[in-house]
Amino acid sequence: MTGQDLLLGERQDLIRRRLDLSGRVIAAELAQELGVSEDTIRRDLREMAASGLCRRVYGGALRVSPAAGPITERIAAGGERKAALAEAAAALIPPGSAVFLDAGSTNLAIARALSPASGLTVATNAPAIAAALLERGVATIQIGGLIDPRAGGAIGASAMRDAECFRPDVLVLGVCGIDREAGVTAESFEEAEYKRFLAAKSRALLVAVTNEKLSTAAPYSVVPLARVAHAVIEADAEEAEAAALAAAGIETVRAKQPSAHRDLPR
Amino acid sequence: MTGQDLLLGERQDLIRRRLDLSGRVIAAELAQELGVSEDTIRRDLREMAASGLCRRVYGGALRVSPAAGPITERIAAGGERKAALAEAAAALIPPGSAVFLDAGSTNLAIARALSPASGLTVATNAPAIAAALLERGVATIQIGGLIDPRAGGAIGASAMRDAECFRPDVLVLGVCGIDREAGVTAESFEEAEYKRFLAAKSRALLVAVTNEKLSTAAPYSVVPLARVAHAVIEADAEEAEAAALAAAGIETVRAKQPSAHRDLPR
DNA sequence: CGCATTGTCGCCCGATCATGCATGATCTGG
DNA sequence: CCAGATCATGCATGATCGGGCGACAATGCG
Repeated sequence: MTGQDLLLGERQDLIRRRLDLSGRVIAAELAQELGVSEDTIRRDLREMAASGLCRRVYGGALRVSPAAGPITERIAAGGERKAALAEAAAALIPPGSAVFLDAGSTNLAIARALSPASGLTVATNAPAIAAALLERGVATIQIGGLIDPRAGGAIGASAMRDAECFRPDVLVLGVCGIDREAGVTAESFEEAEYKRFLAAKSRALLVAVTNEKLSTAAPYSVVPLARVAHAVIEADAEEAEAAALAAAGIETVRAKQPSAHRDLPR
Repeated sequence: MTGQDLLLGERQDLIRRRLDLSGRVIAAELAQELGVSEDTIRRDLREMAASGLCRRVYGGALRVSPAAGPITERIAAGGERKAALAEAAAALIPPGSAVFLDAGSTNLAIARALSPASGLTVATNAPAIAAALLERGVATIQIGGLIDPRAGGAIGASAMRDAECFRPDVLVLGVCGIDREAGVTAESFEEAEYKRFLAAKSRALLVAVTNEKLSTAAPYSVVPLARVAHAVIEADAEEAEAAALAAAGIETVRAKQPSAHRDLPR
């Protein structure tokens, strides 16, 4: 039906997009839809699986990251380190300001570190963050829209419309990677677009970055480094990385060593 | 019945998520819910146990580390009673429908009882519910706006604007009280207005009501009883109350006894 | 211009896999 | 110790898989 010819690469791109979108593809369906034989699809899938772009299963393929939003997992991982990072980041936010907390597990930690006494108004597109803020008694504005399970928040057109009338003093950007050349980067096109949109409306940008995200670039650029005002990095981040950030004009702060006492209030 | 076909790997992912969430799964339940034979589930469980992903027991399987688990959180959040109520309510929602889950602790329990296999699209104005849905892998639309801390969700003008274009098949209304005369009632004016707005756009209304809300009226009326299609009440709700609901033309369903829920051996 | 090479793709076939059912063993609660 | 539920195993069946083969087009080379 839809059977126009696709260049070889296009087909795989399309499969990949389809995978990102729904988390699963079925070989037979793809074959019919793209007007090629099932064998060809299987070859594509095999190849993609070999390069780690998908997980092959009987009948089709799944997204690499376990079906559920990876968000859930990321929350569990690296609790203490992120808590330390979050505390340092929270301290950088001036009391009384209007803040946008982007989706992301690190930002969730920041939400948990915010104090209701600081008189903040916080907007977020991530339900987990909104729930945490609410629990802590922080004034919360929720950004609506269809939720992207990978990002763990709303990032579509309607989310932008919702966020339009909010001009935060501080935007706490969730980052997938930060790199001298590429700047702040994101995993998906839509996500990057959304972040860019937010950044354009914000007075100052703050990022909290775990070690593994330093000097790594995800596929899509959001903003150049120069646009970032503050960065929080881990206590044991490499000095060279810190210097690179500072050289770009970013005020860089190290978190405290997490090994210490302190548990976050439950 | 409930679900569409799942790719082989997806089923195991789903079981794993279910395990993480509640700490235990029951073979027979999974089989019915996922629309496969019990043998298949047992094979999955056996396989997962072999790779150390779960612990096999008679009747089902348990999480490997019985120590930590949101099971405690679940009990704290609503107790067994609400879980039973929620299960009955979830069973009333036709697979594939578009649902609006209003804010409220009972509705949060319902969110936790929804199966991702049922192909639902769920909108909600409560961040806690959105987060729970996301965790369970259900397609989620978040309604934005300023969050009212008492209601636990967005209920202002912008929330209405956000919800405007969504016309749910089923609206699961959070109720503060339900009474023959006053109908469904809410605690605050704004909340009532928001619920009324939602009700006007929905095909069918469903409410899940704990005992203490039966025959009590909060200050503000939302909709008359006649507008409610289904009501779920607790197993031990008074018969007179049930009769009153039924007399108003509401299809009334009793939840199962929470204690009657079979326990797995340790 | 002709010819060889390369790569994509469709088709076919034996192998493999997932699943449901039947059977007999095993477990559990009373 | 019994009745009923649950389990492991083997088998049948249908779908899917992977590799091999040949067709066909694009490209490179003489």
